[in-house]
Amino acid sequence: MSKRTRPADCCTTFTDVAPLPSQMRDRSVAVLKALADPTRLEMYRLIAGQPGGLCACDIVDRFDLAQPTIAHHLKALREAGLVTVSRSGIWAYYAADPAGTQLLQEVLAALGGRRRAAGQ
Amino acid sequence: MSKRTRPADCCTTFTDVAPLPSQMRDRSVAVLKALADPTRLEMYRLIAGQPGGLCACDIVDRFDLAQPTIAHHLKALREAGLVTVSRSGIWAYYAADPAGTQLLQEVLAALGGRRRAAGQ
DNA sequence: CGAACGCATTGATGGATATCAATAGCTTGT
DNA sequence: ACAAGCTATTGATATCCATCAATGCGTTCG
Repeated sequence: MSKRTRPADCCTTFTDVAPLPSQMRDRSVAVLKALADPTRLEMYRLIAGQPGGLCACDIVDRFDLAQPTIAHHLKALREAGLVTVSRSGIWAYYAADPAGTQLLQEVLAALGGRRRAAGQ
Repeated sequence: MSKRTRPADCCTTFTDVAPLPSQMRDRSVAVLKALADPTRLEMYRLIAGQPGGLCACDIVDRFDLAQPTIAHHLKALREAGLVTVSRSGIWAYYAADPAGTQLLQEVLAALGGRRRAAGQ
């Protein structure tokens, strides 16, 4: 708590912002953290850009990283709920998870959506 | 490059996804990373929820963290271009940076824009 | 001026994470 | 069955980061 008396125009219109429910907050942070890495960001864009899925080997080809590193990042995207994997024999197909994509839209929309006339 | 012959239905509709320009990619990662922390996410929500700005002391009151930690997070949000600070005497007023919220929208578009009928 | 105060920076520390080499678990072709 | 190949896991390492205590820098009040 401040001890000095504030200037007259300090925080005249304070708006209370309720914190996110902890579950929603944690899920949002998880999704954001999953994408807050250049490799995973491009990975997700590549996967989400495919009408169908694509197999992990194509992802490995696409990045200049060792295969275990790719697998590590794919796991991170999976655990964030952004992509799903379906295995067929030795091949692993990755695809964007609609639920994760929707959560992402909601998170970012909720942040940028505060479009009140900020005038002044 | 894979050595095995793939199953017939593997990646039949591969869509080429151009990587983001490095500048756009780095800026996106910076913004996502800034928000990929529970404290900073709530901080940004609080700041962006104010019609005008609010002073740093109110932010310190709001979180159960030491003052230097708050200052550290505010600096991160600043450097990501998400918030601006304007000082008046000893008081620091933080407000959402419109350019940052616009960048958020662009990131969102770059991620979700590939909205082709995913229906198989 | 000098003390008190708001905010930022520095230094230190424990925990997370990105990366690769080595390896393991399955599956397929021979 | 056996070898080869695709993917995931483990272990090790270097780096990054969140946090706090201590301190510094302006500013304001008395």
